[in-house]
Amino acid sequence: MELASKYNPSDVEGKWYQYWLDNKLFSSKPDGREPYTVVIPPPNVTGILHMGHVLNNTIQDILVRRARMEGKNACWVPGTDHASIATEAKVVNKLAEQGIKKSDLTREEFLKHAWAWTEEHGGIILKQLRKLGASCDWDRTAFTMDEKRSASVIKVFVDLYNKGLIYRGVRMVNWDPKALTALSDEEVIYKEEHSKLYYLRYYVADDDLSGETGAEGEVVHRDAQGRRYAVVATTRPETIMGDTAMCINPDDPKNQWLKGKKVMVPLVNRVIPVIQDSYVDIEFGTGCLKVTPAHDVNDYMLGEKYNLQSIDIFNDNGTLSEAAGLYVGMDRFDVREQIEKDLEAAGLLEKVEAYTNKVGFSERTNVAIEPKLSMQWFLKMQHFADMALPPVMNDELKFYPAKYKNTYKNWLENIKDWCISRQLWWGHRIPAYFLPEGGYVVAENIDKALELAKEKTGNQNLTTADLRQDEDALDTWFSSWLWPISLFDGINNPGNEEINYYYPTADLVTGPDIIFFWVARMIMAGYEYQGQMPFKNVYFTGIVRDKLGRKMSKQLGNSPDPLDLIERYGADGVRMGMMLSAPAGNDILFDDALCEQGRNFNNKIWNAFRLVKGWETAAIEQPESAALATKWFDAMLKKTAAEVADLFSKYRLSEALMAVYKLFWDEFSSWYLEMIKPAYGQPIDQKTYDETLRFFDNLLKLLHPFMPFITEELWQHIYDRKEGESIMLSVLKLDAPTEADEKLIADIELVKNIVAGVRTVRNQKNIAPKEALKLEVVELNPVAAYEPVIKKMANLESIETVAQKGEGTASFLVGTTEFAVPLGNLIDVEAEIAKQEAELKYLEGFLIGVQKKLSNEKFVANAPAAVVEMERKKQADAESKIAALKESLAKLKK
RNA sequence: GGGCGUUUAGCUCAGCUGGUUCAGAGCAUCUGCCUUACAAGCAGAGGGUCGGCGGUUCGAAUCCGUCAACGCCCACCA
Repeated sequence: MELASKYNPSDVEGKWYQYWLDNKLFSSKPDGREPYTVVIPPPNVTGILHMGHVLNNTIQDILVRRARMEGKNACWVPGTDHASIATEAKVVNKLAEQGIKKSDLTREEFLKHAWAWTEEHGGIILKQLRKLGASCDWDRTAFTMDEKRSASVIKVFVDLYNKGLIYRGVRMVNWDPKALTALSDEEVIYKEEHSKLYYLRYYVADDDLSGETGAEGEVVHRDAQGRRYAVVATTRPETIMGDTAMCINPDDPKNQWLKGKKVMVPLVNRVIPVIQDSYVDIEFGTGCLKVTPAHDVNDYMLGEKYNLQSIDIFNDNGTLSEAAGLYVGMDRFDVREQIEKDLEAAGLLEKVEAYTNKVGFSERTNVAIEPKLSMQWFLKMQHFADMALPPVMNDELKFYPAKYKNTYKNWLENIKDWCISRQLWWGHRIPAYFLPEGGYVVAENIDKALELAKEKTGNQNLTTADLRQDEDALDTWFSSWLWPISLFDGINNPGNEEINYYYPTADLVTGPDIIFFWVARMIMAGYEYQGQMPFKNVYFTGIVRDKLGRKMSKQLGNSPDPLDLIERYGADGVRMGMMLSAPAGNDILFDDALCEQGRNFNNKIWNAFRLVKGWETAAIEQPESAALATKWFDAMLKKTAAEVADLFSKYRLSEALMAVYKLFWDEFSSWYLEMIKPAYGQPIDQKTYDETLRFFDNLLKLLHPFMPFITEELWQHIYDRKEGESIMLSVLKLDAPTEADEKLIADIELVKNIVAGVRTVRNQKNIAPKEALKLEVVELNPVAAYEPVIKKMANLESIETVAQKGEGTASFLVGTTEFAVPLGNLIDVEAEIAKQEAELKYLEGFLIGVQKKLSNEKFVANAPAAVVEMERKKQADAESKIAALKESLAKLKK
């Protein structure tokens, strides 16, 4: 077989993926084997693949493929998320481009557009995952809004309502004026903003100009006419039209004079009372706070407490409403600019200061959140928090890395009720039905709702036409939190075979940014509906950043297109590039160069294969060097496989990959293959050849979870395989290394050092590798048994044991043994002396350190015997080396 | 304002319960090689007071305290 000298991924990747699909190798059905289940964090249905997905899904695929090769029944369930806000926003934008306004459409018409959009763009991302090699059971592909998942969501809503855990009420919520919906607290991101602090004059109403002069410590402002006023500091002057009180701290000496007064809202001239509450920080600003119950969470609480009027001055889209009286129809931020000018002109603006504060933004639309009073649905969370906290804290359910337990705990211990309604159409419509005479019923469908309605009202003449379903949809996460259950239909069909077999799932791989949104809530739903955890382990990945540590973003243009990378480096190369830099929980600084390293590794594997498959076998005896080499590599393979297994159990995947990488490149290619390589054009003995193929086969298996394509390609070529066979289904099983194996490995390490010593001599003296050399060993070669290997690897014509090394030699130490290469007139005496003197100096320094330790009585008395013994040995070794070096130097200097 | 985490070679990171020449790996760098598997390669080499200070100990990258820098999460100061 003629193979190109460079591996070309595009030749094989498509072919093998199709082969896997054709042979249904990803599919899973419950059977007698141990299940290994992973549910994909469903990407947005209309999204496209980005680097975060590459990281996340590569990790999942590695875990799934590894489990499959361990003989488990691996099931990776794919799917997409309807992502209500994001998708609805995209559809609204698209319609806008066509000149269609959402408000001009009926709900049904809009949903038709949304489904069309979903069908057009939906699932692209799943196709892209195939390019990456993801071994999902595609027949199971689900959607959070498909029939089964939707039914699950509605059923759960009704159930929780009937349990008294869902309630409806007017609350201050986070309002997104762009998406026109309420958001949960978790969907609000606070950012530092450079803004301004405005100091406004609130004149005292009906003030008699004479007034009191003010007691000690009071701060009384007067204008030129002598009128008294209070100064209020605010960052939001545009909300003054909604002011219904001013508040001072009753203990604030500055503002005692304001007690019991009434003041006038600037520009509006509405008279509002001065109230007193210790909530107000005396130190902040002037100690006077304007109270706008409709537009600030704290003010809302004050309003509740003091029974203040609430004036909502905003429309849902963030423009000013009729209730504001001024600036009606203008956008809130335009009003802020305008009102500053108007206040200034009216002499009501004392001053403006630069100020940095935190402003909440919508996670999805990135517009500033407006606190707004509205009627919403809420889920009581305390019940869920109580169930979900213990299993994580006592490690029944493990987090990797464990530090996220703290984050989790903190959230659960300060849990707030979850606002689950969204003023959107794209989503699961809330199954609440309003009755003509007020009140509502909650039911899975309108027929059941009608029954309940008749029962509730006693009116048997009601028809479905009399019922009006709530317009709102549910928060997307209200479906996501059921994902590990609903994928196996465990809500609609409790106790079915699949849910019993696949649940709880094994590992969840996701980002720490959705620990509250998703992970915590899945745990809650798991205990509520299955009575047990949804997954045994959670592996939190980091965020993929560019090599400078910046987040990847469209604006920066620093986010590579994964498909483009796959084209350039191959899917295996990209997967490896990603994994090489992905320690669990740390952010990933991604660099194309890492994919290059991956690609290079593919090429290395490819070429090693070319070498091995190029050999002809013959009935010749196995050379001793080859016999030793195969024994050694067998040990090495076992040892590394054990290490890799250990690393997998700790989710240290990049380290596992690195271990296999080094095994293949350094041990197998650089050492083993060179040890057994026949001379050019010569055949290889059958025994060595067979062993080598076996090693290669096992190496491919170890590599397969990381780089599925090239390993399948070569695995298929290495032996004749039957149709339908795959490395995917092959079982990786190697014995644990024995003590003899460990000894062998340690001995070969010495051999390598000797070979490296000779090579260094060659390098320094510019002696070609082709030129055979002699090697002298002073006194006793500690690894005499491996001389055939040493000879071959260092290209030596002889190894001779001598009492003293000859003249004109370049020497080096391995352990305590001195080796020398006779060089005749090539030797550079001066250089040799310099080298040995440097070594001597180092050893003498080292010896002093050891001696100091040993002469310390406390050390000898307190340290364990083994440690002391080790120090003694070090001392003896150093002394003998020093003696040898001194002798050698004396000779050279003669 | 609280909590958590990080700081080890030019870069990205290992280093578990203190003790084997423990100061490591990969990449990058430097030197020499187109040696018929691979220049996407081969063979060598250099490079760090383990963030600072103090303590515990016979012994500290490792344990304790403290300071500093950076990062993340949470929190209603206008």
